[in-house]
Amino acid sequence: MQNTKTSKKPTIKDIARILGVSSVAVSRALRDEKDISAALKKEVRRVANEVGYIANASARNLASKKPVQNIGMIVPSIGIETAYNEVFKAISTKAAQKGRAVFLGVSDRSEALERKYCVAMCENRVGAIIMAPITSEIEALKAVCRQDIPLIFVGGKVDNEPYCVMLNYRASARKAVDHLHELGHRSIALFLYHPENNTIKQKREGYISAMQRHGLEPIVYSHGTSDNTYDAGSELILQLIQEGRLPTAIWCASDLMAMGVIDTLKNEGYRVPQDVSVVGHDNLHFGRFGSYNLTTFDAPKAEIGETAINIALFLMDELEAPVSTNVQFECELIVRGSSGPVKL
Amino acid sequence: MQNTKTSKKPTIKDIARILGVSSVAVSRALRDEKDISAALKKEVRRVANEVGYIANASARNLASKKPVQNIGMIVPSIGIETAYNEVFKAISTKAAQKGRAVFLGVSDRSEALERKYCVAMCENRVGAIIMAPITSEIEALKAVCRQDIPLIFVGGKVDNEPYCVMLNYRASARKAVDHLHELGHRSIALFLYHPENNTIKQKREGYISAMQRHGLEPIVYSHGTSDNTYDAGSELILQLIQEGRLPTAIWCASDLMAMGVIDTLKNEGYRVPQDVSVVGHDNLHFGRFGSYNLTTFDAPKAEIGETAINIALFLMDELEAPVSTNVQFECELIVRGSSGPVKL
DNA sequence: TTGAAAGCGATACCAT
DNA sequence: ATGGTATCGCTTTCAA
Repeated sequence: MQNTKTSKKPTIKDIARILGVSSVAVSRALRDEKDISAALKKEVRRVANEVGYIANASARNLASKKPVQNIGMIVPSIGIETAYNEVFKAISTKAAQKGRAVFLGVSDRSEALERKYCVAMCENRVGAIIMAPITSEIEALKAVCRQDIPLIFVGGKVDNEPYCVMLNYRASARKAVDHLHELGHRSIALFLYHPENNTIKQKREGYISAMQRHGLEPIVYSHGTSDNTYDAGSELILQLIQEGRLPTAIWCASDLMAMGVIDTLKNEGYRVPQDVSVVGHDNLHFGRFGSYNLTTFDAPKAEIGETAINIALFLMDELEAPVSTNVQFECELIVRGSSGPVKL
Repeated sequence: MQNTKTSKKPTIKDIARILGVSSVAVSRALRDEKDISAALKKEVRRVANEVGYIANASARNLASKKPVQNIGMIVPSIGIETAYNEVFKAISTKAAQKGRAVFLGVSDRSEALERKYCVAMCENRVGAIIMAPITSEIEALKAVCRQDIPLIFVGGKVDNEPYCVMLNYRASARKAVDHLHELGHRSIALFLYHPENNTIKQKREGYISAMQRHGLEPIVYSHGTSDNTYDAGSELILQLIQEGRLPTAIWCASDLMAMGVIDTLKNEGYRVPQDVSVVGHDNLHFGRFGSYNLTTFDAPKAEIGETAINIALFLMDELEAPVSTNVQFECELIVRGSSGPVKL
């Protein structure tokens, strides 16, 4: 076996030499341009295959006016507390169909890392970066990308940029309150966590306005942080139990928070939903399992990914049809067993 | 705002022109080579910053004998049934520290996609591909990469290649059986799923040999498929209940399978672990939650990722210290509440 | 310490 | 239908 570090991949010149034609002809034949004879195309493809030719994207990138650009994605996490793995999958699949690859950067909520990823992807001249930023402070990132590399925002932290794919959390709030109100609940609390970002803000505002519409008193609690909302929910509900201020229904800003609430309620001898109804948000895979059977909201993750990459492809002139570049999806209420009629 | 599609990023020539020096000097200054005066370096950095210079990786890649190569990773899934998100995070973080970016491809268990990702990454001349292949059939992938781009295997499907980072599932099997035996169990079943790959094979073999060592009769069931082991476990345990052949302890090949088993046992009126002890494998985040409290095995995901990227960096001459290129980790038994003494 | 020229692998443009 | 040559942005090599 050859030494890994010295062997080189064959180039179009190698193919040209073997066939006794110019490298230009080979280049065109490989791209299947129409002013090359079918015979030559066939020969070129045969030799390319024989010698194991793999195009050099760097060279193509440099030389071509319209290179096949790759795509970047930067997320704060791909753990279970987010849904970005599903979004990424949709993006990666569609990109592969178009012969493009996707850089993924997981910033782990470090702004320094987020910026590093952004720089590395810009150096690699991606055609667009799909980004779920950590904070709403994106000036530094925009400075790196300048006007050259478009940023497509997902995840809701940023909504006033040219390219955004968002979720309408106000609509979720309205649906959650309406659902619980219909079940007879009048004491409906909202459980939030810190930090207070755009998505949290929307949930709060939507909840308050829905409660007021029903003539009910809003009850909002905020506890813990976004990196561990399970414990946040668990601690918060324990506190309310101890203070004897248990509502009959709770809408939690995340499924994990709802799970923390449910586990703790059960530990303390309460039944869900007979004593307390609990509704989550995100439709995590585990929420459907027997122990939780969680009523929640499903975000159209695949659609979000598809929409984001369609915008990216559109910006790279790959997609013909014009595309809406500032999109909002609503989440769908999934009614399961953790919410039920109020106890009389 | 300028039109996205016409604006261009500044090049070293632009910086050179502004400063009245050659582009060579700028190139060297930016790379902090030692034969450039401190004064010029400072000036170059200032101007580079002012004009928003971002290096062009393609050009560097083409020109340089030792380019800063990116890294590729290809996995069958990054959903909750695997741990590749954690492995990826470790890889992505370390890569960023070295100024490299990571391509991620999610094949969704499609061999066609897997191959497409491999080609795209090779075209982009990554320095190495870290791969958790779908099957053990990797000839086509090796043909694409040739001798030029090393493949580093993770995930256990492939173990006879130069670069592998693996888990010792035989050791897990031994520890699981020993743990349950110590609790007094003599009727210990193994729950597997299809298809029968290397990892499953190791679990089976390790289990059988551990049972025989204790003088016990192996009881192996195999049901369902790897893409939904929750249902596989659920269906399998239901069948045993109906047939009245319930063992006192079960080791499941995955946590999801164990959760399916536990949920179904509880639904059918059995208690865990009082009636049946259940042990999983993988230490999924959700296993620790109240409803499951699952005894399981923790794979050193971050270590696996770090080892894989260290091999990659080593192959790219980035790491000085020689590195072991065929590594096996053992999983650690995490004893929680789903396993307990046998019922007398 | 700095610069001129060649070249990396491919494409664009203009000839033939 | 095919080829020659310049070029993309940067590094390397050699010369000054």
